[in-house]
Amino acid sequence: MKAKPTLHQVAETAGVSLASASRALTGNSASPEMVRRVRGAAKKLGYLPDATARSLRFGGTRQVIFAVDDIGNPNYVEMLRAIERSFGDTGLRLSISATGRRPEQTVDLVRSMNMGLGDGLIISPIRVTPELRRALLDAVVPVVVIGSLHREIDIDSVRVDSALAVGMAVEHLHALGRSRIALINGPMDTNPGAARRRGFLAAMERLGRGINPEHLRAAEDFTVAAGMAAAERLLDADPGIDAIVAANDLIGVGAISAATRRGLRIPEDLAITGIDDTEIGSVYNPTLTSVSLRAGERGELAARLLLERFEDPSRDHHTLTVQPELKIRQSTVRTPSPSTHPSESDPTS
Amino acid sequence: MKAKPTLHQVAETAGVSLASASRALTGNSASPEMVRRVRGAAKKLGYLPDATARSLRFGGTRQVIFAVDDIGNPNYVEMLRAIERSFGDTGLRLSISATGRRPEQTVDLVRSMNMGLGDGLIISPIRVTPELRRALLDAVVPVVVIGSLHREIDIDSVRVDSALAVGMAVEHLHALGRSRIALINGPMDTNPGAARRRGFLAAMERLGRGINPEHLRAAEDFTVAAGMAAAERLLDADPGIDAIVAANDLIGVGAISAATRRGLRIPEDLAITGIDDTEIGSVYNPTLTSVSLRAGERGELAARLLLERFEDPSRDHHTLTVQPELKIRQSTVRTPSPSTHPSESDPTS
DNA sequence: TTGTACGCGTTATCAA
DNA sequence: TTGATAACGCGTACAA
Repeated sequence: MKAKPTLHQVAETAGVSLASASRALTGNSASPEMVRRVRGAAKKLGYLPDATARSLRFGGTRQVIFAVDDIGNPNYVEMLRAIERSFGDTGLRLSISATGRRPEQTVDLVRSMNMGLGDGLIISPIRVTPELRRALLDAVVPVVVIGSLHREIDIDSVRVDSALAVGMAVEHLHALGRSRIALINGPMDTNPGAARRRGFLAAMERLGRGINPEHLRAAEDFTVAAGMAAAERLLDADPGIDAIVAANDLIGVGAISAATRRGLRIPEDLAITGIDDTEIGSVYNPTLTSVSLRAGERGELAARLLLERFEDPSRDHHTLTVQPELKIRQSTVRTPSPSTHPSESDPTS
Repeated sequence: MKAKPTLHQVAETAGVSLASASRALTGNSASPEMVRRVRGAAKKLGYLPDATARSLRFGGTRQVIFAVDDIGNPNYVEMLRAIERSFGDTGLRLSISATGRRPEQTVDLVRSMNMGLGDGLIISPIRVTPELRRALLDAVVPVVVIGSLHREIDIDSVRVDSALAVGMAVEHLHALGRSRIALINGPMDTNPGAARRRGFLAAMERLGRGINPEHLRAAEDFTVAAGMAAAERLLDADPGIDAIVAANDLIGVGAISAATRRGLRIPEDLAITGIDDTEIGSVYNPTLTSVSLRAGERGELAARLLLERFEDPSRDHHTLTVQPELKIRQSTVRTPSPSTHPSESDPTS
């Protein structure tokens, strides 16, 4: 662990002034001889400009934060990759910040953006509190939200109609002749949880079906383990159901696992759908029918919105929307079409 | 998007000097009246101290970077969670940096630590080039490596004997009477890839077995998709194998998926082991026998090493080692489950 | 107790 | 082209 050389030392070593050294390195205007000497000294000392000082002077860290509740969710990983790809050669660094399940942590992060942690923020929050909304509005850097804020707010955002996505799953199961359809939702105090519930109820009503309250379950988390536990409870309460709509692929995989353990055949005895169209769902045994929410595309659009706002900070705020897409696989249909891979979402330019 | 208030504006609003405002907020020495006025102005303006300026003055960002090649790998997610947990109430912020598959990107990141991006670095590189070693040695902030650097270097690190882990898998399969054991490795130019190969060859020799070169495969990545593709090639080359050691759980899951699709029964026709003991492996159908590399524990130890070095920057460098552990599941041993038999799934022909 | 002045490392402005 | 100097925002030793 060496000591950190400063520009001052470089200038001293090269025997030139501070200003000349700076210019020689930034390539503004310096004689070839000057550049040679300064660069030599810099290389010799292993000099690198201090990002902190540069930011202070220049205002800006060339860094964007991607804030996500659960980094273990493959959905966010897909967004992350798309964002990085979109940044490409802009020189922007993407730094991921895992905010965890406590909403205050997310608020803290947004607030701390005001301390100059990054030049921009892409955030995909699942729990939106009034405090978070306030913090997002009070942010001093451009913010793009992936998801819904419940209220219309002057913030760039990318959305997907996940209520519609649930509806597509329900209608798919209905078309297959399933008569006792249950929902294993995520936590109800989350944005996605609320939307999925709405979508489920709306679809069931549209199809003229009653709702058995016992068929409305909420897993404690959008995870495999929570999905498994919720499926156990559901199957205990009513072993007679013949279809499950899971709030995401992880819960869906958990549900398949629990059901299989009970000796149920999928999809003959029980059909199961997920949401998010993740890789793990597409290779699970059986493969999981799912509704793609186009995470990659949403990430790409969010990145683009942010870049555009960097260009023109005063332009109007935009809300972009992507469409869900049903992917039929073995967990609902015995012999599905051979397209078993999740979409490499990259449709836009 | 509001403007960013500075301490200067706070002082102006409160009608006091810059220094008084600073003191009133840091709580050093100020009259109650002063504190009241300044805090009021600060709250009114939504003032937050600028992290950049503070870092420049005080030296230190209170931020640690966790650099990881593939954020999609659940293994790293487990480390990440453990590190965050270990930081607990230290006030340290953890920021994840996905370096991707290109080694230069990793080197760039390490170098940019020298620009003051963070106060410390925890890195788990799978490709270790001489340049990376150099960069790590030249780092101006404390570094902890999770993994091996091939050569002994004065750097804090946490290791696990993954060659031993592969050996445990091989011996497990040997004890089960499997006679044609193949290895689906990750890329050979990675550290883990090389170690797993060593471990496999050593174990096979120890058991007095010859190596069929066709049974030594390398997936293009440590991913499900790559594992699936490699398994296809392997089964094409020799349909007669009765056991596969996969270099990690993701490859293992891909192998099960490919084998199942061919109508092979797991584990009757083909036993498969993974490495990493991930959640997805533990709930896959069938559940995947795996060797835990204790990612969580490694993350925790890495965090502790870093914290200790913060305390005492001049102390000796330590290398901590954790022990692998075999977890036997359905992909090698059909569970003698009494009443809850998984369906005798006749794979679709 | 309060205010003034300086320094952290860098880049930009202004004279020379 | 080059060098001296101001400024970015903050904290603190020093003087009042």
